[in-house]
Formats: sequence, structure tokens, C-alpha cells
Amino acid sequence: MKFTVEKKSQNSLARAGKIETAHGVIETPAFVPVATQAAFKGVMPEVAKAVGTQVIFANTFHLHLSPGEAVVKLAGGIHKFMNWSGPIMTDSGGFQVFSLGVAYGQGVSKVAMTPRTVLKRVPQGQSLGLLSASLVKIDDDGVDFRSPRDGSLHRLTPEFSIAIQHDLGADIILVFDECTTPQATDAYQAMALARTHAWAKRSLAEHERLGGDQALYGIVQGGRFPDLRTESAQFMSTLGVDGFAIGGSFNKEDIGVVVALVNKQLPFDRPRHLLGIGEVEDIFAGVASGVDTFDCVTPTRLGRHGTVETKEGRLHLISNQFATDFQPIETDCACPTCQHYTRAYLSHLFRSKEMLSTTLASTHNLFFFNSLMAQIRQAILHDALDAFRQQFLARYLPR
RNA sequence: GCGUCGGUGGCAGAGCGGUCAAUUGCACUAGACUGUAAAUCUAGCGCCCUUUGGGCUACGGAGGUUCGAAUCCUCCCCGGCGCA
Repeated sequence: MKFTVEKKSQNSLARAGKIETAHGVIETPAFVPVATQAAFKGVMPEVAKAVGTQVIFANTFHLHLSPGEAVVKLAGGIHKFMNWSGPIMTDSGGFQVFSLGVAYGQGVSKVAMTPRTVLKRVPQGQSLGLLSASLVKIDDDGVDFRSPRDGSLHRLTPEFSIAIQHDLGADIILVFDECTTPQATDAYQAMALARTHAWAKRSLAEHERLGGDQALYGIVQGGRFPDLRTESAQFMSTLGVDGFAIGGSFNKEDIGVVVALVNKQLPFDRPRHLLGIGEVEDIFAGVASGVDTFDCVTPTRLGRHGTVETKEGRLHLISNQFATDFQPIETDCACPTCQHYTRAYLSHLFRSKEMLSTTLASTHNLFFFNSLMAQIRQAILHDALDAFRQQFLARYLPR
């Protein structure tokens, strides 16, 4: 993998660049759609590609459970297996420490929600930290997972995660980490961070032992705490990895602040990925804070659940108001969905629970995020990011 | 015509004397969704009032029994099935 910065923004940390991999070039900033189980939910890879997807994000834990890395390896690697010839990243399973752990059954997001939403979601009299039902047990050596599919027990360690990722064969792989909840105390975050750093070292050692030409990203953690984030960024900077991912939990309001703090310390000449962040305003904040790539489930999950993105904000297509709205999602959108289908038809498909609803809405959303990134990239290249951000959000945010 | 079983909120379908404005599913309405446990989840869903509360109208229709009825009785209307 080779990374080149083509243009650095004058008045922000933003940069436009190029990540060259064995499976092609990623022009950054780029959106990285998530295909957890080596599949975009509801969208064919060739369609995802046609709407501008450059690189995708699959998951070690899920692919280990099914079909198993041996099968993927036997198929000739994940690219061949799933018919995606472009660059692929794999997550290490670190997010499942969170999603199947403290977040399991709690409706808790790694991005701290507004107080109003939290109050609505946490059952009375229960404290967030002590809720049961976790499928995860963490120790210093690794993590025990219960499969959400069948309850079977699985153990991931840094070494095992890296070994699996080598078998899967993605272009960019990630160290095994612990994604923490925003509800965790700073004491817990510090402890988890020390563990994540130890795991990063072990991940790198295993990666080097196995050889090969995959790129390995370290993961910066530290939750919402600036001192921990700084410590983590400095640790990762000296580790000798090919690039960086920024993970863990955030406060919605200051994602940009924390990310900027981290990126100021990370080496300029290596790529930075912001894990799991993908709402429009957060992407702008991330880019301005020096992030090169973003993965997120937003386009496909929202699309599957009936919500589409537009330049004027989100539309919940199932809503009654679209029943006889015979215009496309966006009149000026060039995506295949908007070329041929109306809001009324999509609304009908969602009500009828037709699978095509997922496909058409997700396709539009993928196009939306990919073209947003392309525009952001152009803006950076022309030193006009601030203006573009302001102009875009002025139209998008008043939902 | 006789017999029999039934008519419950948009639909299906529980309830079978009080704790029933009425279980549940669907439909409907709104909300949520940020390294996917997610084609998912949450909430609302007779009307009115400011409430954890109260009032009103409701279980085909009309009467009746009872302190009290969706639940029991009588008649009527409507439907399924069987026999003529």
C-alpha cells in the first residue's frame, strides 16, 4: 500500500490524497461502505461500484463465524469470494467487543446520544454499566464471544484476529482492539486503552510473523478523553503500522475536536480512517479534522429501514406523505434509483415489504455518500472546503 | 321453513358476570438507526379532560335480569353449515 497526499487544506487539517493498493486506487477522502459478511445488504457489488464505491469494509468476527476464513481462503480470498475486485478493508472484531458486550440489548450507540434520547431508552432504575445480557467476556489476553447466531463460544485474541484477516485476504486490515462505550469512566477507558495498546503490539508482531503485503492499521482509542486520545495517538505513531484508524466512543458534539486532536499527532504521511462514523455532519467534521476514509453502515441500514438521504436532509419514505409523490427521491440525483423510480413507488415497496425497497433505497444512499465524498475531495483540491461545507450543511441540516 | 353455530375496535381473532376501552397478530401513525446482534427496534393506535387520574360512548339491534353484562335471558336483524 502506498499513500500520497495530493493537497493539504490551508485552514484545516483536511487533505485530498490517494491510497494505492494491490486491488486499485482509493481517492480520498473516501466513504467505505460496510459489507459485514462479505455482502452489501441488498445491493450487488457491481451496482455498489457503479454508484461510486471505491473500497469496502468487511468483518473478521462475522466471517469467522460464517463461512469461516478457511472457506474464504479456499475460494481464493475475499475479493474473489464476493466478486469485489476493488480494495477491501477488514475490521478486526474489536467493534463486536462493544456491540455484543456492553451495548448488547441496550440500544446504546458508541456516539453518546442527546440526554433526552438516553432517558427514553434506559429502563428506569437500571444503571448503564451493570446491565446484563452481554455476550462478551474480556480479559487481558483476548475476548470470549458468544455467537449471536447460535450461542456458541468463540475466542478472539490479537494473534487470532490477525491470522483470520490474513486468510480473508483484505488489502487493509486492523489491529484487534476494544471499542468502549461512551458511558465508561475514564478509569475504565484508561485500563481498556492500555490493553488495546498491548493488543496492537501483539497484532503487529503476528502480522509481521505471517508476512504478506497487506497493510495493517493501528487503532487509536481513548474515548471522550483528550489526554487518553493523545497518549494513544502517540503510542500508535511509534508502533510502525501502515496507517491509522480512530475508533471508540465519542460525544456527538465534539467528534471533530477529538479527531483533530488525534490527527495532529499522527504522522502526516500515513492514511487515517475514522471507524464507523458516517452521518453527514460528522463526515464534514472528520474531513476537516484530517480523516481520509470513513466506513459506516448508514447508507445501507438507513436505506433498508426506509430512510433516504437527500441534499435537503433525510426522508422517511414509508411516511404517508409520499404515497402519491411521483417525483424521484431527488430530482437532480444521477443515481439509478432516481433515474427510474418515484418516492411513491418506493413508499409502496416499503409498505409491501418488498426486498426491492432495500435495494433501491440503499443504492441511492450509497450514491449519495460516495458523491458527497467526491465533492468534498474536489472542494479540498480547490481550497474551498469551508465554503462547500457551509453551503451543504445549510441546506441539509434544517431537517 | 326447521335445526345448529356464530355476529367484538380497520382486518383476523381472544375474552364468556366484576380486576375490560377490552389479550394477541396484522394494518395504520410517529420516532430511532454512526467499525451491522438490525429486511430491525421503540412508542401510539374509541372520544374528551391538565395527570400516576377522571369522564363519556362502545363488543349486530331493542328490551330485560343483576349492585354490576362484551359475557346471562327474550325478541328482532344478519351470516356459515346441515336438513327440508
